[in-house]
Amino acid sequence: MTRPSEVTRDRIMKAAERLFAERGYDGTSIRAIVAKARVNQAAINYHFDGKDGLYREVLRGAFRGMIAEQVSHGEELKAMSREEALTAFIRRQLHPLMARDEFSRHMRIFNWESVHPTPVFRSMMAEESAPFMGLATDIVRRFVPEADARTLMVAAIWLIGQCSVFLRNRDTLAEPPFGLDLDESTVEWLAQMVSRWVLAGFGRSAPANKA
Amino acid sequence: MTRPSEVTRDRIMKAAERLFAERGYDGTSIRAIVAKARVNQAAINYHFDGKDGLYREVLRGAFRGMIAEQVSHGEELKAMSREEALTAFIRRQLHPLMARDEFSRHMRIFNWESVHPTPVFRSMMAEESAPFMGLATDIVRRFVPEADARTLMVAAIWLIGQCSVFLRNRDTLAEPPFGLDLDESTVEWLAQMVSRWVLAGFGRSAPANKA
DNA sequence: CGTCTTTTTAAACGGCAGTTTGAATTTCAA
DNA sequence: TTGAAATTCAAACTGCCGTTTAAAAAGACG
Repeated sequence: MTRPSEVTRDRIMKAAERLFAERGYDGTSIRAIVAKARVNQAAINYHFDGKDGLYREVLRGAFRGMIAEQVSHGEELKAMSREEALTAFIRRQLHPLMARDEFSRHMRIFNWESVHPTPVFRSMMAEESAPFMGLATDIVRRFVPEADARTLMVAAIWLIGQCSVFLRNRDTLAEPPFGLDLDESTVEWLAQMVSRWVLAGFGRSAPANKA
Repeated sequence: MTRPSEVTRDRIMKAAERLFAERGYDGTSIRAIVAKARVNQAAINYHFDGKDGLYREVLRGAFRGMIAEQVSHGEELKAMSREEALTAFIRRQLHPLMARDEFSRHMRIFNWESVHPTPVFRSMMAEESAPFMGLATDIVRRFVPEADARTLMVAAIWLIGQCSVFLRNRDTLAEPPFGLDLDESTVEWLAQMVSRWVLAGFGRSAPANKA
């Protein structure tokens, strides 16, 4: 079913996703996109009604792709013990540290958005983030079942954020003075490390006892 | 000695810091800066040798300001118990959630940098981040004194990152479906929450011995 | 005061941004 | 095959970008 127009559209989307992820919206020109996609410049306006429309489509793709990716593994998590599920969740979150695949590009686009959210992103967050948040909440709930709704939500956000400092500063951490080699074994070690801290954090602090 | 040139320079710096923090480097035009600072457009090139030079100065100010801010409280932390020190550290980190002061602007500039680091930032990170990292490392070391250097560093980074998900997504979290009211009491509650999780995480998982 | 330096100013510059145009080409149903 | 619709294309358009210029203004100082 690959009509020629679909081919052009797809090439633009792929090139745009890479460039938007790498340099952000303002840092990406449509001339750079069409050069990478090897299509005519006017094609963006024809197919997407301008740079804004193209970005909207890319963002939607990233948003839904990421949620689908996570939710598709949601069932696996439910079959695990809570400790295994949490470790698996964190390992998946840390995955972009070593790979430069679609998932890590989507993460980068969200990083740009979190610094300066666009209206499109805000509305998607409001309307479509529930499945992903639900996933994180489900994990958290297995550790702190008695928590109220707000605590549960904050705990889920906190869990999601456990890896963000590493993801976001990947480039910085790879250089001096940190010099973290982000190969497979290091990332796995890191995942184990973070999982252990989070596990311990949830494991005993929940009952709000006195230290 | 407020020579007139110093006044102009200062007005440009202040306006630029605000705009760079809000919209990033690419999203800020020098025309917007000079309008906000109410100076002539050529003044930026005269005083800072161009937009790049101005940004470099702003970034240096943010970098050193933030480190000085943190280090100035470093002595207080040493006088506290490790639990108090950690809570105080986290509370300070979360402070930008409610205030839009200089400190929170500096954080925002770093957020832009962490998405797409500039060479200037990289070199500052390599050459001047030691005092701040040392601060975080000192706190961590009190919980995991036997940890090796790499573990200690990762733990310090992890500690620093504990609040980043909340800081970075402040705008998003304030809206539905999250709807976090970021007033003083909520932020204090959040600080207590995060501190408790981190404390528990470090408190018992650290010895990493035969579980 | 007169002269030299520092600072400010308005205007213009070249360049790249996103978009539009209208014709050429391709697609596809009739 | 034909003709209308969809798609591609090169080129031009408007506007904002960062920077430069050269002259005016303000200070510094003997």
